[in-house]
Amino acid sequence: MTSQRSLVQVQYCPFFDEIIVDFWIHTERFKMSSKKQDDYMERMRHSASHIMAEAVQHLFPDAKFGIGPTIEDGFYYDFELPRPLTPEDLPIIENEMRKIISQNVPFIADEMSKDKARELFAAQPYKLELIDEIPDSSVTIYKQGSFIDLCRGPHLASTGEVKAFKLTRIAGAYWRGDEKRPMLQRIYGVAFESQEELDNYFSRQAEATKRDHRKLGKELDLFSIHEEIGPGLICWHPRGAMIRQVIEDFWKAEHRKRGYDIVYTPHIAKLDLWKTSGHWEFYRDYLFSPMEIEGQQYMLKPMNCIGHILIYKSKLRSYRNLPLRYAELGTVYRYERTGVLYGLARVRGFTQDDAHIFCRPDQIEEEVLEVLNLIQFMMSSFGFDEYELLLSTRPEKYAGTVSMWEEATGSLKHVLEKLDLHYEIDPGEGVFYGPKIDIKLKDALGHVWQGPTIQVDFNLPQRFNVCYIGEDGLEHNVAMIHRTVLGSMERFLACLTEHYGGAFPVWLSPVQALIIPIADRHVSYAHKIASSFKNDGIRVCVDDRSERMNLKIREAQLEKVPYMLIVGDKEMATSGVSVRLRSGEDLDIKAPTEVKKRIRAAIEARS
RNA sequence: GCCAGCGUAGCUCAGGGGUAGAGCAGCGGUUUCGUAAACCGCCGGUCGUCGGUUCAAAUCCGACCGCUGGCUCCA
Repeated sequence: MTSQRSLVQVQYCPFFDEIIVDFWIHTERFKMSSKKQDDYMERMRHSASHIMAEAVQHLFPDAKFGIGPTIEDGFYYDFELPRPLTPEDLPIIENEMRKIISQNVPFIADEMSKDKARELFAAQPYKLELIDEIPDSSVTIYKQGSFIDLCRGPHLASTGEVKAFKLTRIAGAYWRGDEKRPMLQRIYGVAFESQEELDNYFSRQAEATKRDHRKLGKELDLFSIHEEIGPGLICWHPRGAMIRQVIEDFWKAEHRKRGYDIVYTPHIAKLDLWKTSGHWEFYRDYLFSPMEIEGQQYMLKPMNCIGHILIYKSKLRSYRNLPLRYAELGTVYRYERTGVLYGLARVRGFTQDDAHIFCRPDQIEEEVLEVLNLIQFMMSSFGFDEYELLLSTRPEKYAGTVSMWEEATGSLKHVLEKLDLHYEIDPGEGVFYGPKIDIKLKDALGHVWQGPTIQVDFNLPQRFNVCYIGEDGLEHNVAMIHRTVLGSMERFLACLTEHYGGAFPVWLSPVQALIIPIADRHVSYAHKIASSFKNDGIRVCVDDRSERMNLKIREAQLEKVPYMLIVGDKEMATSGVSVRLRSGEDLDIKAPTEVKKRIRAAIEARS
């Protein structure tokens, strides 16, 4: 998985525009930020950030200033302060900002030599560091009132033009994003052109919060995480497990159709294997500690590839056998630092929808093409219309030869172009063992998660001597492709839950239809209807509690059950059911066969 | 792992140096009802864990565990 550091730099660091431009001029990403250059909102948010910095300076005269760029919807500024900030500080800083805004002082730009700037910022170590890194001989500064900042601008004409803003949160942030450097205190704020837009922002946030899979997971009874079991370890409840089963069944059927062989491999293996594979050497920080069994060291598997390789190597393979595609819903365990765990999206134990394709080098391109087709099919089946494709190229440390990398990267690129897919290049972000194509999915709160991935591997075939006998009768190293089309079941369910806001399409809904008898005398009729629906393969339940219909409907709505089938005297008299959809729509009395047909059609259309 | 905040009943949350409260859920009744919450009663918590300060700690302090928001990381 790649970091987002590069993207962050482009969007977030106004002080380094020149450097960034040189470096990123050929990438798509630069366009994203350049579009914003003259944007009014950009200037306003950046100005708000300077006003916040001035307010902080008023309150903490000894403050040291880091950087204060704009971000989506707002801005932040990093400070070194004599004491930690608490949430109570935010309104105080906001008030100070309002004072500065009401004074309506102008932003004044100036240009000066770097030496002069060094004098000016003599007490500001972070600014001095920034000055040193600016390639030009002079720098620009911006001044409002008593506050002077090293800054390229542009800004608004004066502080009074900043209209609607709010400081949202405080956070620690390493200087220059480097773990080894001091942690500064970051204040985040949002700013808009009007109070109305600011209000809209907060109501959008509130809507997004409702889609949070961690919240919906509890409300819809999908999964739980227990302190007693351990952080990042998931218990799938019956409803979550139902969704997972449907996805897995669909996944397996689709893989069998496309020439994959489904396999199973053990969850633990001897440590020596992981030494041979290089995991022990390269990823020890992400592995659970080994365990000793009968004097032998064993380890929980962090990846599924080793098992698949050993299956491949269990007999001699001819070039005629290739490609071989081994697929497994393989559960892996990786030690993730506590601070990074996040609901189902970042966990310590997860099930990858993994497969390894063993092929001849000349088959890579076609195999990648087929995988991309499969990914597209899967994404569209689950309603993901928009996702980001990234092609990651050779990093500094790499296995294999430059020519192998170039050839494989070329193949990946060629396939992407052949399929006319829009993608971006992530330079140097490939895994050490080969180039890859990643697909990123966005969650409701705007986090970007790696989902599907296709990775070419030059490392393992060599380390494990994975070969086939070629036409020439000689052994050749096989080409190996790692790939997932969903990512992991856990992360995929997280994204899926947020994507649908918990209202899963009928084919995925744990309960597809809930039968609601109005009074106790309708219960046996309800069960009769239920069993006929069950016989037709529809997941149906009867709410046969002695409760009022209104309560049952309310609860079914909250559970987002797609079909509510109400049965009372009228329905019994006509042998029908009244259909209510979760949209609130009332379809009136229908014949059960008609309703079954309708639900079956929705299931088969995967809608 | 780092910075900040938080941790009170199954859930959502109030309270706060003198030994705990609401709504929902659960349980027991009553109600048998027509498209998003019927009514009455009962049960329920060593206030995350461990240690310290104090006559007295759920409340103050410390450590640890976990969660939240960021940072870093993410094969």
